[in-house]
Amino acid sequence: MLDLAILGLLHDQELHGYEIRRRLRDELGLFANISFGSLYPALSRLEKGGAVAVTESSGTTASVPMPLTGSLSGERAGLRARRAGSTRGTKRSRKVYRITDSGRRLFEQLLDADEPAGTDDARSFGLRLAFARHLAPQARLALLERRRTQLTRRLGTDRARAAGRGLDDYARSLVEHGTEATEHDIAWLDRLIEAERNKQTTSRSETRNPRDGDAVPATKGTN
Amino acid sequence: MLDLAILGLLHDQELHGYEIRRRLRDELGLFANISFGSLYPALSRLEKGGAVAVTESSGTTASVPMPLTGSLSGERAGLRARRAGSTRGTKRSRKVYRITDSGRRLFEQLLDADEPAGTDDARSFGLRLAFARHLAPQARLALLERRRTQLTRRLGTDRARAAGRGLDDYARSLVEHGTEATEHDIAWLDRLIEAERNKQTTSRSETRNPRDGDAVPATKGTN
DNA sequence: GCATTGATATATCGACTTGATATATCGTGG
DNA sequence: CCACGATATATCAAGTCGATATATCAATGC
Repeated sequence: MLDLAILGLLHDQELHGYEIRRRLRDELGLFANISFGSLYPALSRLEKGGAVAVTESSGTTASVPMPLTGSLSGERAGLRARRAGSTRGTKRSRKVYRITDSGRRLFEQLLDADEPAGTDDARSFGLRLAFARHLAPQARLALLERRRTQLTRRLGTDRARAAGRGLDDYARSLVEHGTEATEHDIAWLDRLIEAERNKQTTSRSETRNPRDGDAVPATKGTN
Repeated sequence: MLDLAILGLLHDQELHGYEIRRRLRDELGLFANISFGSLYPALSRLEKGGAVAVTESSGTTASVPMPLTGSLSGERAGLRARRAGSTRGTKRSRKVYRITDSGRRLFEQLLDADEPAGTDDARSFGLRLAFARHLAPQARLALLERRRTQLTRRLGTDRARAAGRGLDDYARSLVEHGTEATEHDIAWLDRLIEAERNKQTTSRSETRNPRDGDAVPATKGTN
């Protein structure tokens, strides 16, 4: 799941690990406090799998004594614009990651796949919605409707739970509040679905198929 | 965190592992699909630490009525289960766990402790609220207010995120919906806090520490 | 000057959770 | 009878988390 988030961020621009973490925290909001113990292994995994590649890193893994020349103009704004300067270590050795073509394919595949069903619902859905602009319109709609089904099912179990005896005031209040939150979520989803349907019918006359990827019944593993 | 949930369930009655899982899923709602790979090691851990003890394996003929026989998972189905009630076979060897005095102390300690701050907010708080009846009144109030502070802080970062540019419609809708959900949570908490204060002042006229300043916000003003 | 703190940046470790799977017992239905 | 599903405990590989180690550099402070 973290892989999807990383690939999504790298989809737009290349970044180094620390910056990826910052964006996950400050911009996406999901993965509020993603650990380095998750992030760096995930990057290694993706690199080994060919989904991302290291663009530049001043000073490799070996402890090469960095010359560390003065370079007094240590500006931070310029370090993205300039990129060819190999021997000028600003900061510390950074590994800047770039997504590959293979990585883009993996991204779309992960984004379009069914949720693993067991994992944390809200996070998984929120992450996919955050990158929904990369989905084909009908896949976007399918994502929203899948989520709606999920929430509706949960509403049933929530209400069964609320009806159950043996809950004191605190537990009951908790369950009831959870039920309300789910209802609120469903109403929100209905608005999104409505907007999405309108967008599709107005923007295009009929049944356009923007990507020819085609939806096979998905009996593939999706692990 | 799972330890707290287990101890909380065992606080009221002794249970075996499978049944603990069922209650976590069906009654508490939190830990929707807790894995056996988490549960059984957690029980072993607690047993090794002396917080719980095994009462009986391959249970029989104890004063305790058999917790299951009924096969609750299906429907009510009492009409069908009544038939099998005569010769009661003991399923498979079960390890029935009982909480110890040391475990009760650990439970209260875990319940009263500050949230680990990094862990999943909502779950940790929800779990504590579900067992809030075991807390002293002022500790209960402290729990609620701690949670309120947490959510208020999050509301700030959520709004900063919403104000940030660079979000497309989907991401913005996600962030805004999250903000609304947080506001909803805070309003709910305010009701709980209010009710808790009333309960304490009516039941006891002294010993109350008036936290000046923050009155009830009463900001119902729809955006 | 120059030492301490704090931000940036990558990496690893132990403990824990998860999803899958293995094993075993029992009741039900074809 | 035997397959299947529910009950029940247990283990494993993979992934995540929180803590910590290491390193560079900009400010702050005395």
